Amino acid sequence: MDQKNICPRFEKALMILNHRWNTLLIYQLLDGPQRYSTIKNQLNISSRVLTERLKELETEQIVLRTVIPSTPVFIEYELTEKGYAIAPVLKAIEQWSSEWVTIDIE
Amino acid sequence: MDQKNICPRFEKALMILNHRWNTLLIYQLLDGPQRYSTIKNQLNISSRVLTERLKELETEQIVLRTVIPSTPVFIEYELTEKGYAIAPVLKAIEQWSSEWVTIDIE
DNA sequence: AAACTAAGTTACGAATTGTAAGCAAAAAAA
DNA sequence: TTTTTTTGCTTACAATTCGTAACTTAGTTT
Repeated sequence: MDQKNICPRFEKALMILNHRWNTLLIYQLLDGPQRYSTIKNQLNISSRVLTERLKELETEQIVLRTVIPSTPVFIEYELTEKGYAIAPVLKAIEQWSSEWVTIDIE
Repeated sequence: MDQKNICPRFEKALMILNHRWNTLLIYQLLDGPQRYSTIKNQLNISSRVLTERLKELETEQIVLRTVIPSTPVFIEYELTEKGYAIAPVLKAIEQWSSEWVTIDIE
């Protein structure tokens, strides 16, 4: 009858990281600061969703959006310290996938 | 112009792990074998989705479903070796969340 | 016999995604 | 100097996925 007693921080972490595209986005940004169009071209994501996710990660303080006032002006997205701190999670997934995940090609 | 060159195994791992409920389900099963109703009561998941996800994790060989022929018969779900190997990922998320994730209570 | 539990399934409305097109500002090409 | 392209988005809408609730079948306790 009793519900979960899972740590709310952990739950929130899962909410963020499991939201579609988010981990892949963070993974992509581990390579360093990138512009919107670069990210969009690298991943196979639509602009609608990309914008949405970047905003979400921005409000979660995982990603920082900066307007670079050069000519021409451009927008740069980069991980914050909090964002870079997710790297071990990605490493663990990489490790697991290389050891256990098989891709079924015919 | 060029697309991603991300390792397909890693991508598949993300597909599985980022699918809603999956990591929480695996986390729950780290406590050991459990029956359907136990899982359902612990997490706040609907039976429709729970069944769906358990089937998915079963086909991915992360979860094993066993019919225990007792009286009454009951069904047990448990992690496979591949499933238990995901533990470090969960640990990394726990670590990150405890260090960086804040919950905003008013 | 009546009510309950386990392990699902089904139907359906609500929320989330993907697709495609559009847009303003600036820059590069013709 | 017009035309086209690029950037960083937004909007409209269709397709997919999710959650809710009710139902099922078989065994079970009252």
